[in-house]
Amino acid sequence: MSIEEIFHQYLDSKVFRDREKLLPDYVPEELPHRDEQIVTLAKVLAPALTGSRPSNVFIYGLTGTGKTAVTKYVLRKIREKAQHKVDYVYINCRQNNTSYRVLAELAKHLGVKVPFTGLALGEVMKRLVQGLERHRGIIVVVLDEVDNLVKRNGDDVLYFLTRVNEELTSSKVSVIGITNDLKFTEFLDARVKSSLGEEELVFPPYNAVQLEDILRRRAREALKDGVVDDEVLKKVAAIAARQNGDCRLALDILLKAADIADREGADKITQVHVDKARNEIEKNLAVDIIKTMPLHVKLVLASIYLLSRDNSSRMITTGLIYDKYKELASKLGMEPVTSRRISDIINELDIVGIINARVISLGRYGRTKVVSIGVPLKNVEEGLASDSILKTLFGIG
DNA sequence: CATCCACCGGAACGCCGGGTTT
DNA sequence: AAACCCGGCGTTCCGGTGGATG
Repeated sequence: MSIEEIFHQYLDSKVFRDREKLLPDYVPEELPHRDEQIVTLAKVLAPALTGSRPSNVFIYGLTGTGKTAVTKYVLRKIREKAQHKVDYVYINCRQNNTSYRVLAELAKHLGVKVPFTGLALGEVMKRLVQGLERHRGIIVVVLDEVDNLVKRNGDDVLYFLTRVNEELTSSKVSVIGITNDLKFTEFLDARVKSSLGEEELVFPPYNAVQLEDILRRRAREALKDGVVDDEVLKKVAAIAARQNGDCRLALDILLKAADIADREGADKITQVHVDKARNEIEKNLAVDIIKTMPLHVKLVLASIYLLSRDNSSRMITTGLIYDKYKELASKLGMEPVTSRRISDIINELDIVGIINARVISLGRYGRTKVVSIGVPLKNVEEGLASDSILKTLFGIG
C-alpha cells in the first residue's frame, strides 16, 4: 500500500467520526453514572468559589472507574465559574515519580523557574512558596496515582503541600490525592494521613449496564452513525465488566476494534473485530509480562510450555515441571533452584494468569499441583522467544 | 479405615544489588 | 568511602494433608 493510499484511506474512514474521543485521556462533556461522585466532589470544592480553602480530598477506586475524569471534570467547571480565582494543577505521579519532578511540575505551572535537576529539594520548596504567594488565589493540586510517588519517595511532598498554607497569606492550596491502592494510607505519616484525608471519596466499579451506556454515548461521538450495533457494545461491556468494571478497558477494546475494522476497510464493527481487539490487548499484556520475567521464572514457564506441547495426554504436575526445569537448566549449564522455589514460581505464574494451577490429590500417589497454560500458546512462545538464550537453545518460536 | 505418597506452604534466614545516609 | 537499609530471590528445615489404595 502506498503512502498516498494509506493517507487516503485514513481521511476517508468509514468508521471514525472523531477518533480522539476514544483515547484514554479524553474527558467527555458528560460523565454518566458518576453523578454521586461529581456532586460530592463539587460540594467539597465549592467553598473555593467564595475564597475559602476546600478540604483536601483522597480518592480511591480501581482502574477505569472514572477517578481522573471526574476530578478533571469538576475542576474545570469550578475554574470556569470562578474565573482566575481558582486554578488547578494536574500532576501524574507515575510519569513524575520523584519528589523533585512533582515539585518541578508544579513550579512550571506557576511560572516559577526551576532547573530540571540540581536544586536541593528545600530550595525548590522555598521558590514554590513564593510562586504560590504571587498567584493570589486558590490552587488545587491533583496528584494522580500518588501511591507511586509515596512508595518510592516517601510523603515529604504531601507533607509540604498540606502544610504550606501556614506560610501563605494571599493564596491557598488544597490537595487531591488519587490512588487505586486501597491500603495505600499505610505508607503515610499520621499527620499527612489526617490532613489529606479530610474528605474521602470512593469510586465503585461500573456494572455491565452502565458500561454499555457509556460506550454507546462515546460511540456516538467518536464513530459514524450505524457503525456499531448494540449487540457489539453489549459484548464489549460484558468483557470489561468481568475485569472489575474497568471502563478504560472497555473504551480501549472499542477503539482497537474500530481500528481493526477501519484498517480492513469495513463499514461496521462486528463481534469478530471485538474478538480480535481483545486478543490483541490480552496478547500484548501476556507477552509483556513474560518478557520482563526473571530467567528462572522464564525457564519454569518454558518447561510448562514444552510439557504441554509435547505430551498433551499427561497431566502436568509440579514434579514433572521440576524435572523438566532441571533438564533445561543443565543444558544451559546453570544451577537449578530448589523445588521449594519452583513451588513459589508456579504460584507467581498462576497469580498473573499466565498459567492455571490447582492442587489435587492422587491418593497413594501424593498431593500435587496440576498446571495448564492459561493464555494462547503462541503468546507464551512469543514472550519466551524474546529471550535470546531461550530462543537459541530450545528452538521456541 | 489406616496408611502413605508427593508434594504443599509457612518460618526463618542468608545473600546480593541498589540506593541512601553519614 | 564506609555504613546502613531495603526488597527480592533463594535456601534449609519441616510440619501438614486429601484421598486412592491395600
